Amino acid sequence: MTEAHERKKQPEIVRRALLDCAAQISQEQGLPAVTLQAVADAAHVTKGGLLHHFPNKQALVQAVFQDLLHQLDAQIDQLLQEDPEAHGRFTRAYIRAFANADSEGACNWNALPLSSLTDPEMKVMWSEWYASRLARHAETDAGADLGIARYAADGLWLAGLLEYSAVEAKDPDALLEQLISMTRKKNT
Amino acid sequence: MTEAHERKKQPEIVRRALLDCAAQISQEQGLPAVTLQAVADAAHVTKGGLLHHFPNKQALVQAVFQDLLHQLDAQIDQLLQEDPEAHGRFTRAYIRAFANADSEGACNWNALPLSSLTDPEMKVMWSEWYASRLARHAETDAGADLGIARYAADGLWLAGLLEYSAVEAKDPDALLEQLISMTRKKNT
DNA sequence: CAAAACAAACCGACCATCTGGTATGTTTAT
DNA sequence: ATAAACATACCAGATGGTCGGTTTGTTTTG
Repeated sequence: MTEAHERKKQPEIVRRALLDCAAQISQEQGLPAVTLQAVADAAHVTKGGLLHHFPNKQALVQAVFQDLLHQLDAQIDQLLQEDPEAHGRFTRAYIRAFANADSEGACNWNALPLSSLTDPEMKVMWSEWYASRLARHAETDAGADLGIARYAADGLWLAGLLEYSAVEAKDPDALLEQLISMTRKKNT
Repeated sequence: MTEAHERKKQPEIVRRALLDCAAQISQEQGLPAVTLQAVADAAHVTKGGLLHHFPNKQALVQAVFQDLLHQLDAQIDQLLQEDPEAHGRFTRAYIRAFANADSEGACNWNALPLSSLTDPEMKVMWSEWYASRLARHAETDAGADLGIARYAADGLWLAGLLEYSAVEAKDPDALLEQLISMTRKKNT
């Protein structure tokens, strides 16, 4: 119980553990399950310890969200580097990032944003991220077609959350490829 | 305070009021704000009265969700009738139904499903609805292209919830039309 | 047809639990 | 020694839910 108390003090590690545990709980049991007690328990810290790192619950949740945004940023930047084609580069990275959300490596980006759409501050955080990112890639990803492709990626990710195995989801890879192909240059 | 008590007993009306108020609160303030007290107050009934109609909170929320599903069903059926073209008919109705979610007439379908994705029982309800609907329109709406179009509609609806005014959202009608055009028969 | 009997609709008070948060103490590192 | 990193104890409020009672409507009975 008092592990963190007797352990060598490693505040950054504890902070990370709190962030990760909160994200995991939110992902597995939904945002309402993210209580101070539950997070503290999962991170082997007391509620008081948790509140030492984050002044209140809102700060914790927002930190988790921002953390996920950073992970998403990093993943997208990496995908951008691996993509030789200019046109629609960001959109492809965006699609792939959300398609990989389930699998390993990627940020466990799942349940949080959904439940947190309720929170107006998170809305702002997300829309600002999206807007800034879109502005940065305006030259390569401005078309309406690409916008639709990104919307479809959102919908696909949402479907994954809902676990409704639609008929067309029998072969998710093929669907993903088709989405990617939508981002290639059109022969107008 | 004791309006419902002294009023002529009209259980169906009260039940409807409870459903509507719960939906409205969820839409305007998020699912966490849907407390028994808040819903009861909004419907001018006491908590005891509310719990007479719905044995517990879960029953209430699920009833609201199911009610919204029925509204969605009705709206889609109507859109189906107005559409002369067979191929992709359901997908078009689906797209239009979600695009109209904000405006009048349609079911105020917004905040609930989002927050309720947490709840596994609602996941089931939604995926069953979607699967049954998809099975019913298998002949006209089975293509992968149509699936992508529906995903994009989901993403678009989600974007509307998030209020992130993406660059391409300057002209939502044009975007909607482009989505609709994706559902037309391809000239392979 | 009236009165009694019954059931449904609804209220008001109450309770156990949990929540976020505070205040204060104790240990560890510098 | 001073401050950071925790733990412990505690609280005020809210929440979901129960329970007994009261009012209203419907059915049965004489």
